[in-house]
Amino acid sequence: MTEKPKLETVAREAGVSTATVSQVLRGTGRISEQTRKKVLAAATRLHYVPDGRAAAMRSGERREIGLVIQAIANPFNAEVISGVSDLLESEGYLLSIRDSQDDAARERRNLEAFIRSSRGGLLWVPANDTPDATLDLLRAQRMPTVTFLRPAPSGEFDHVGIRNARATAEATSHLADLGHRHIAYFGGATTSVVRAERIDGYARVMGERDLGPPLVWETGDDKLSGRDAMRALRAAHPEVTALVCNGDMVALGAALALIEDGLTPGRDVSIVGFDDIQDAALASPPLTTMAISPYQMGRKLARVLLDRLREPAAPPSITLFPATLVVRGTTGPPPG
Amino acid sequence: MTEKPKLETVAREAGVSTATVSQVLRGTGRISEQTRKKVLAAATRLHYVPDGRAAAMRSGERREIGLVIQAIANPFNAEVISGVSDLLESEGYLLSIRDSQDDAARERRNLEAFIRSSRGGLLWVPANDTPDATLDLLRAQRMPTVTFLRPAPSGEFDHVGIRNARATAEATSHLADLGHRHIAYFGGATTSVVRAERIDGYARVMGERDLGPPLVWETGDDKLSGRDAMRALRAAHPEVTALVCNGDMVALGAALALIEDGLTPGRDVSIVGFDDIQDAALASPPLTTMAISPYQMGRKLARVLLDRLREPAAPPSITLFPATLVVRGTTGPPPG
DNA sequence: GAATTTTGGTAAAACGTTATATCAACTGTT
DNA sequence: AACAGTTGATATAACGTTTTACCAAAATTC
Repeated sequence: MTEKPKLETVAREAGVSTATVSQVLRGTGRISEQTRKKVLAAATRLHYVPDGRAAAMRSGERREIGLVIQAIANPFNAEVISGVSDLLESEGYLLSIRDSQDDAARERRNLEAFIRSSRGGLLWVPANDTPDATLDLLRAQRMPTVTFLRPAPSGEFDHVGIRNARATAEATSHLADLGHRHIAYFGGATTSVVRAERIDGYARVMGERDLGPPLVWETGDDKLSGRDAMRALRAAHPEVTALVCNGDMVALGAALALIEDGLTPGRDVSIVGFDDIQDAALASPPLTTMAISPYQMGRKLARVLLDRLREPAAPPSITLFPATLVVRGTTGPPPG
Repeated sequence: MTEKPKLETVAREAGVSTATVSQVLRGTGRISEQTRKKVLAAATRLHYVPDGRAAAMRSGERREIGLVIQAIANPFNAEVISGVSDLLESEGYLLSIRDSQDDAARERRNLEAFIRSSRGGLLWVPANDTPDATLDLLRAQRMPTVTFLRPAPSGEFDHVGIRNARATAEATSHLADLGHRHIAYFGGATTSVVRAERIDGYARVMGERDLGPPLVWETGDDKLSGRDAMRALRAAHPEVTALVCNGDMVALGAALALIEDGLTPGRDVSIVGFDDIQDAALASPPLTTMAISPYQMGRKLARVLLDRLREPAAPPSITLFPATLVVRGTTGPPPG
C-alpha cells in the first residue's frame, strides 16, 4: 500500500506472471479457475486500476470521447451534454469535457490536449473565429470529428445543427400573421455563422411580407444584455411592436425591461425567444419561443460520432434539427 | 499526411534522430540553431502533436487535473468550474471535467477513468452516498484529492466548503429580526451533509429565539420544485410568513407561486435564498439571499490542490467560505 | 601539435501495459 | 509406449515517447 499498484505488484502478490494478470483482468487467453480467483483477489486487495495510458498505447484502443464546447454554463449546452453523455455511456464510451469559452487560443489548447491524450473521437462546437490552422491540425491527426451547431467552413466533418433560418422565418411569420408591421431582431453582429443564418431567416420574411428594412440589434447572450437592448431599442425606435430574439435569455431580459417600465409583454410589445429553456415556461407571462430539444440533439450528436468510428470512410453527414414554434403569453396582436 | 504523425515521422522528415526531435520540442539538451529550425519546420509542416500518453508514461509528468462534480448544469457549479479552470490554466495545468450526476456508480466509473489516465490530481464533489470502497480506491492510488462542498467522512483529504450552518442561521436571524415568528425551511431530507448543516443553522436559531419547532420542508433543487412546495406549504401551514431556502432556484420558484396566486413576496411572505445566482438580482422583486462567490471558491479549490501537489506530506487543510446576507426585495416585516 | 574541453548529436534503455509465440505438463488415442 | 492434442502459463516484443550515457568532431588550451 505504499505505492500506486501496478501490474507487476499484483503479479507478485498472486505469485504469477504479469502476462497472466493481464489476461485474467481482460478476460482473454486460457486461464484456470483457480489462478483466476487468486489473481482477482490480489487485484481487489490492492485496489488495482490499470494505467490506461500504457494499456491504450499498446492496444490502440480509444474509448474516450472529447467534447469541446463554447460555454458549459449555458443551460442549453448543459442539456446537450447530458444527452451526449447518456448515449456514450450506454455504448461503453466515456466523455471528457472542455470549455473553449469561444476563444480560439483556448480552443486550440484544448484540442491539442485531446489529441495528445489520443481520444477516440471529438465532438466540437467550433469557436466563432477558429483559424484554418486548427482545421489543418484536426485533418493531419485524422481525428474523427463531429461539429455541433456551427459547421466547419470546409464541410469535411460530420455535422449536427439547427435549421436556423427556417426557425426565425417561422417566428417572424407568426408575428406578421398577428398583424405586426414593425418587427425588430435581437442578436445581430459578431461573425457567428449561427447568428447570420438566423438573421437571414428573419430578413427574408421581412422582405417577402414587405415589412420594410430589417432592424437588427446587436446584443449579448444574457438577460442583462436583453434588458439593456430593449431600453435602447424603445428609445430609438418607438414604432417597433414586436421582437424576434436570438435566445430565450435575451428575450426574457427584454420582457423584464418592459415589465419594469410598466408595460406588458404580449400586449404592448410581442416577443419570440429561441431555445425553450426551462425558465421560458415559468416566466410571467410565459415566453413564446422556438423550441428545440437539446437532449435529443445531444444523443444524435453522439450517435453520429459512433457511426463515424464504425465507418471511417463514409461521406460526411449533415443532420439538422427543426425548431418548433411554441405560442405562449408574450405574443399577441399589436396594440391599438 | 496519410497517418497520424509520430516522432519518427518528424525525425525522418528533418533528417535527424528521434532523440533530437524530442529535445528540440522540449527545449532540453544541446542543439544547434540550424537543426533546431529544421526540426521545428518539419514538426509544424506535419502538424505534429506528441502523444501525451507515451510522453507522460515515460516522464512521469502529470499536468492534468480531473474534476468530478455532481451537476455541471447547475449555474453555481458552472461558475466554480470557471474559477478552477482559470487558475489551473494560468499555472500550466489542464482541467478535464466529468459529471457524476450524484450517482455513486457513475461516480465510481468516472473516478476510475481518471485514475486510469493517471491524472495529476483530483477535485471532487462526493456523491451523497459515496461508499467507503470508493474512498479506499483513492487512498490506494495515492491520488492527491481535494473534496469540494461535501467533505469525505474520513477527513483525510483537503477540503474546500461553505460555512453552511452559520449562513442559514444568519438568514433565519434576519427574518426573526424583522418580526417573523413562523419561519419555514425549504430543502430538507435526503442524506446530504450540506443540507443537514444548513438545516442545523436554521433549527438552532429557531430554538434560540424561541420560535417554536422547526418546520422543514422537503424540496428538490429547481424552480418547479420550489413553486410546488410553496403551494403545498401555504395549504398546510397558512400561518407561515417567512421562508429560508436551500437555494436560489427553489426560492425563485416559491416567489413565483406567490405572484401567480396574487400575493407579493417580501410583503405577504418573506423569502431568503442561497447562492446569489445571476437571476436573483434580476427577479422582480429581486431576491434577498445568502451570497457566496463561486468563482473565488473555484480558484481557491484549485490553489489548494496545487499546494498539495507541491507538499504531499502536509496535513489536510480545511477552507470554509462564509456566505454574506444580501438584503433585496423579498424580505420585509410580516403583514398585519 | 598533443592534450583537453566543448559542442552537437545519437543509440539504447525505460515507462506499464497487451499481444504473440513458445513451452511444459497433462490427457487421451492408437 | 509412442504420438498427437489440449491446457495453462510464461518470456518477450511491441506501443511512442523521454532520458541517460556515450561518442565523434570541432574548438580551445598549453
